[in-house]
Amino acid sequence: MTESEKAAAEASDAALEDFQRSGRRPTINDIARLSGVSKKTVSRIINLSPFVKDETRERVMKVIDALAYMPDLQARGLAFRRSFLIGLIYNNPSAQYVIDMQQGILDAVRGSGYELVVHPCDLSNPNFLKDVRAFVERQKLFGVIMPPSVSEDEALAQLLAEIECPYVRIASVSLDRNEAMIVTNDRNGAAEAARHLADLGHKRIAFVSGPTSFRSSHERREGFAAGLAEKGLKLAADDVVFGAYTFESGVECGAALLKRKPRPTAIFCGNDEMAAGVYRAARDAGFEIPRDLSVVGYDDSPVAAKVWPPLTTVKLPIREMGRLAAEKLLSGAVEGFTGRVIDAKVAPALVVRESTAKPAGR
Amino acid sequence: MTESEKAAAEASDAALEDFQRSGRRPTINDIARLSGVSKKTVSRIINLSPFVKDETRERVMKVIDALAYMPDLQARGLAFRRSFLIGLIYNNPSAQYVIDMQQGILDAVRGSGYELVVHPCDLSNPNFLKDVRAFVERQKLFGVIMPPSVSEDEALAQLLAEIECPYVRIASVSLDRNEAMIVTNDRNGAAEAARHLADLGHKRIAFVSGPTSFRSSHERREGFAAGLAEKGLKLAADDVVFGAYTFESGVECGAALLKRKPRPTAIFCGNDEMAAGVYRAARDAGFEIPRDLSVVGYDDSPVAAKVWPPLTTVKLPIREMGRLAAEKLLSGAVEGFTGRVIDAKVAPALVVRESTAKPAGR
DNA sequence: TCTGTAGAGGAAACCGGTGTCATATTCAAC
DNA sequence: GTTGAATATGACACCGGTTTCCTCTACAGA
Repeated sequence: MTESEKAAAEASDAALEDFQRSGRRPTINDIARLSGVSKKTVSRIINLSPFVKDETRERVMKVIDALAYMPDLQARGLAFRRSFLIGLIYNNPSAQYVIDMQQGILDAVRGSGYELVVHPCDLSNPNFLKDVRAFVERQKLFGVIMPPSVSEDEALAQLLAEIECPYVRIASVSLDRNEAMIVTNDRNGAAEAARHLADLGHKRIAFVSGPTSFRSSHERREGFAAGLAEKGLKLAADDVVFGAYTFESGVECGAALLKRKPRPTAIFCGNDEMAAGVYRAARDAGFEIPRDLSVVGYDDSPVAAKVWPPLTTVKLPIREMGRLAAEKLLSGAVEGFTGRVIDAKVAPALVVRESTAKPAGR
Repeated sequence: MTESEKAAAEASDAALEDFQRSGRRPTINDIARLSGVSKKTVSRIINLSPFVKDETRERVMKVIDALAYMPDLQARGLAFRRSFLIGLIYNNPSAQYVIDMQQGILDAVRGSGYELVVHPCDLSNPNFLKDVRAFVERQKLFGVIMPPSVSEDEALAQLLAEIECPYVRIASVSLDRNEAMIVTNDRNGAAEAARHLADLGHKRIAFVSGPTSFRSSHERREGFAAGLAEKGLKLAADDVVFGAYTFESGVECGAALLKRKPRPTAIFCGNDEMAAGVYRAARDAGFEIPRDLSVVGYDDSPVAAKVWPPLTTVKLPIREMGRLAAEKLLSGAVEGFTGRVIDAKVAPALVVRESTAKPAGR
């Protein structure tokens, strides 16, 4: 190092300390000035351009670290014409589902500088599409993630494609369009529940379906019927009643089913909320679970372990699905709409607890 | 209207239609050009400056409406040195609590152009403060809302004040500093529960407290003790056990209390989760609710209505609190840290269901 | 008629980054 | 010692708004 270089280095160190004392948040210009390069070079370093000499990069990085420099996201976003925000558009009535999904997305996003903006919505609102469009366009979202049942809204998917907003849909069935999607095999989950009940010896088994507007309702029903068929049983149309994925609707459906003669000895519910409702109906009608009635739920939501007896249910890896969806989005693979993702990790699994037993009289 | 004015109007109409056909998203420059003013005037209109002639405003607004112009939030944010995002920093283990709070905040924010960014966190993580700081500074958050128990972290509050990020704390007790806060009177809620049990005739009453790290635990305990005192009863230190606001801890605490001789005839729990746990413990020990044991919870979470028998509990207007917090933030009153908000609307209320009855033998 | 003043509006710089394109440096090959 | 490509860097315009400062107009009062 020559004398003049040494002097320059000392001078810049002094300038750096001066700046630190000022307490101001550094901008790219400060970094450039203090490390003796142009701001374009700093920009290159931030954006991991390979066209920067290692020596230069080190010198600049030292200043960046010393000042804990963080690029301004708004300025960056303005230039890039997009933000660093991921939107979660949801209408799922289960709090636990949404929280798990949020958590999963944040697992994937942690440390990347991206953040999660939540947007509950109501598909039946006539302004729904306009509302979502305004949300996405105003915030120039990097991408959106949609769990069921918004994920099943084709008009929304089309809108997002039109305004070129990358999206990942989370669904229980692979939809038609060739796009990014996280799929759980609800058919298999429901079939497993069916086999479990059939193996216990149940013959008269009913199904409390979710609303027909959810694809998952059809998937679970068909999977359940297929599972029963394997065991030589049949799910008659008559044995299916429709609820709304809510506790109250579960009470009603359960009460209706238990009044029938002969009554079913086992009930499979489209989700745990409705299963809890069936518990209530059974108790009101004087039946004891599982002695008089076996019940199986779906989701493995926290309520499943809290009711008595603990509910046998099908566990859905919701957090994992959220994580995968966000990873897919961040990987950028979505931008080209390059095909769907059907990851083996997101397979549902039966969790046997104490709400199922052999039917009485066996 | 003179001939030349008419001609000019026609020309501008034509230009406007041309633009509409282009399909581009309009910028402030487009609006200015098409309405024949400078972009500064458009900016004045966006920001509701009074120094614009009504006639000019109307002319510009017509163009804005025709083109469905939305100002770019990043550009605006860049100039304003802040974003239009509200952060929700939470660590509450109850999914329903968080979802309700989100919903309440979004109720208040709807239509304002602001959005909600969620940020779960872990107070026990040593990087917690650094993490939150990066979150707030990177996104230049407009403000943050903190429900318990993050709201009770003084170090965090101090950090936010230091980096001049407006915040609203939601807490069960009015804290020391003179700042924006939404307070529920947990003391009153717990006292009401106490009076309810005392009026039924219970004498030996136990309290399952939440962790001591939550202020609400102390508030609820003290309020409960005060309510009992009104009725001439005393809450002995011995009658208080400590859980973790979780179902499992409720099971343990319940089991421990029910083994005592004489055992309590009623148990008040710091939240519904733990009450559900006490249900489980009671069942395991062969006691029937409410015949052998009365139970009261706190929060009125969805699980309260789903367990059997439906749980008597204290309802907390969580969504309402979220709404108030966001309104407070948006009103800007927070910026000057102008005193706390103790709104009468957020008073807890006892919801009597079927888990409480007169003690046996009366 | 000549101010003085307040309302209305515009020009240019700025917020903090990026893109484009031109230029400077390095190093292998002739 | 050139030459030429590949690498490395910088100047400057630009993203879409806001702020500062200045001009212009209209109108009340002298």
